[in-house]
Amino acid sequence: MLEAKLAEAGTLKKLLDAIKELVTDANFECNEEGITLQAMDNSHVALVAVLLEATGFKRYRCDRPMPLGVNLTSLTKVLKCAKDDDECTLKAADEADVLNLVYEAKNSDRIAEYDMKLMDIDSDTLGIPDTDYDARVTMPSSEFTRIVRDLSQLGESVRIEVSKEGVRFASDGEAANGSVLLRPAEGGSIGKVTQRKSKVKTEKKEDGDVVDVDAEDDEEEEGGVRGRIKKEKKVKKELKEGEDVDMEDEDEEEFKPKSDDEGEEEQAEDDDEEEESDGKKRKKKASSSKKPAKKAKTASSSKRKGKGKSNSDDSDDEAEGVRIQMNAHVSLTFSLKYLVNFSKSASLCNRVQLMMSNDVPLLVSYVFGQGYIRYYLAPKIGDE
Amino acid sequence: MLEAKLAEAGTLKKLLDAIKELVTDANFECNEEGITLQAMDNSHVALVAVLLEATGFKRYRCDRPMPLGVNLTSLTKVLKCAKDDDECTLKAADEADVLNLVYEAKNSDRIAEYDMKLMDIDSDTLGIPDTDYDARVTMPSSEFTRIVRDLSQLGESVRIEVSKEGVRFASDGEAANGSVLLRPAEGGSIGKVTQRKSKVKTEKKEDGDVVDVDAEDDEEEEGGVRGRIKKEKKVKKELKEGEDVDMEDEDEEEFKPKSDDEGEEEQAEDDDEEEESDGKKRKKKASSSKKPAKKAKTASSSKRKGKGKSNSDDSDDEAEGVRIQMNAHVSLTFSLKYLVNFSKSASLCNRVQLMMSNDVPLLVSYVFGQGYIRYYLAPKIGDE
DNA sequence: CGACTAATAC
DNA sequence: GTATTAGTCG
Repeated sequence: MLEAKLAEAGTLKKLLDAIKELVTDANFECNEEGITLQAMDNSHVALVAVLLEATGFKRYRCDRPMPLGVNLTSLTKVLKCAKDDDECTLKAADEADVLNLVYEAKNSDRIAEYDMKLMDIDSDTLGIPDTDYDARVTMPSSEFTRIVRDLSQLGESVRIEVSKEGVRFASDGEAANGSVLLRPAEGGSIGKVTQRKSKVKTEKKEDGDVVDVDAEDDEEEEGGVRGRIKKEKKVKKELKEGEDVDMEDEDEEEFKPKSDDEGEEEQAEDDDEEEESDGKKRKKKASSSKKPAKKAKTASSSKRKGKGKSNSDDSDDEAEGVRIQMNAHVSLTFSLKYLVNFSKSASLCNRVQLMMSNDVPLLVSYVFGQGYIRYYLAPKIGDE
Repeated sequence: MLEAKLAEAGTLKKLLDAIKELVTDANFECNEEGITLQAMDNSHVALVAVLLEATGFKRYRCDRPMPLGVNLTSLTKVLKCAKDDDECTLKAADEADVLNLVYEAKNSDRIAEYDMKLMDIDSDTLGIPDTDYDARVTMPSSEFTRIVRDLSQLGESVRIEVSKEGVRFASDGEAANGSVLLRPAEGGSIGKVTQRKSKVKTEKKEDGDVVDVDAEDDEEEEGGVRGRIKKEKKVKKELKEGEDVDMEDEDEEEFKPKSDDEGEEEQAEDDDEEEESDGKKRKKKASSSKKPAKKAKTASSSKRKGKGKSNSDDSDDEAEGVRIQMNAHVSLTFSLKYLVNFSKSASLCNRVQLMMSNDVPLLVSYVFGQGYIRYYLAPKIGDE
């Protein structure tokens, strides 16, 4: 039985706006740790992974893991019936074929209740590998939106290049070519990417699906990070331990327990890793599960900050500025169509992070108060 | 010859926005009392009735009754050429085939003038019966808009149910079912509907057109109300006297003189009747025709208030809160498509009133400074 | 049958 | 100005 009360329906609404065009149906995997969703886009080119942490809910209860097969179009419709600041309670009986949503206006007598039909969806839960990327670019999400939108008018794809110069987005089109160069903020120093273990193992994949790099070494550094983000997700932790490569085998449920968490750290590390490697508190795990004071839009940064760990965490908070970290020059080409789609998550977080390594799927991630949304997109090879 | 000067072109613009999707052509019936419009929607399911009182104009003159056949799309275009706060003068010669519109910017030298072609329209002026309803729900028009819009996403029709619990709007759809419950504001007390004469005679009709209930007893209570609203419409009053049941016979011109006025009272009674039956001032008629100080959005309530009559008039003014009055449990099903259309009048008034009796067309009415706009919609029978 | 474009509503 | 929807075109 699931009963999850979200303080603001707006969060869910934005999430759905962000993915509904990419995916039509998906399983919301609910378990005691929260709700996750993972799905390939309709054309099977991109992958979306969403996490809503149990701790991010006003009330959360999920007796046992249950997948809720949801048609996102339907859910979008139902969510449109909620005001952004309505409290939203999701309820589902154990073997239910409907999801019950109750919206309670914060200050009124209005109560709206919806029952949405659920469906059985074959969960193609892919293992999402934990990758150490050669480049990380963190920038205002609005900037990212702008760039991909602009360039999408010119051409089909964009070449993203990270070098000492900065990050360049370039697109060639019939009528015009365009290129946007972003230099790192403050001085323009480009640091190294904080690696889990600095072990970057990029294995190229042919089908252009999910990432297949690996590097699954939950050592000190990430252990700590993971702990912070994972909060009371020790169970998950357990599972993660010892996992090494999981992406090759798709259709596993390792997503939630393993890859997901792994991914989580990356997210978390966002700020923490920013200036990288400060051993302190690294092992702090469940203890750090206190809820962040701030929420919603700025929640992601607030949260990270709250942990008060690394050096330049603040820089991530400021919506302005581009942060670039790179270990090696990276140049990849992606379909703009997808990036434009990804960029719709900008409403969830004012910062976006791009993680790249040559020949490896790009990871675009947005972190918000209750969790994150990540997109993976395989690069174009040659001149497809 | 018609010459009517409206203080704000915006009023007309909003009116047209409200009905142009429902009706494409209609006669603006002009007479000394003002301008009325009545039309069935294009699919002949709903009826719109608009009144612009002569007294609501800054200047009004209409020597003799004349119908102005207007293509609403054209008029909309012409009105778009006016700023909302322009003074707008409508002029038409007696047998003219054009309507002349002059826009004068309030504080400038700008004068725009347009001549719009008129057309001959068969006036299907239906008699609109005067009905005593079993339930009256008054709520913020924005709330109504929201609900019907929300539910229209789920299904085709909505069941509106008024009970001691409150008013419930429920819709069943393929993907989801939805239900919105509104409880009455302040305390949640649900009073009785103030009847003209407390004589509720609901005759069922088969064709599902206009209302066919009757109860046309202009006695003390309503006489007073009518007087207030009707203002110097004594002539009309005359006509009304003796009218009893008029809905059965459609295609009469009784609309303006009779039913319309009758309906008007209902509107007016809104606030007045609120707490219901207070004999004081009831007979006050033409004397109360002073213009309200406030205008536009809150005009309706302002106006009513201006009359300063009944007890809880104020409650109607507050945009917040739902007021429910019922004599009997009511449960009706309507096409959401139409209700959504009706709800576009929200820009004219921040309160809307729903009048219902089982098996009788719903009356949705918006009252604004210069008059009102009412919609009638027959309920769905069975599960059409 | 799908995609694209145009119109319209938000 | 954006997003949706309806209609048209391929």
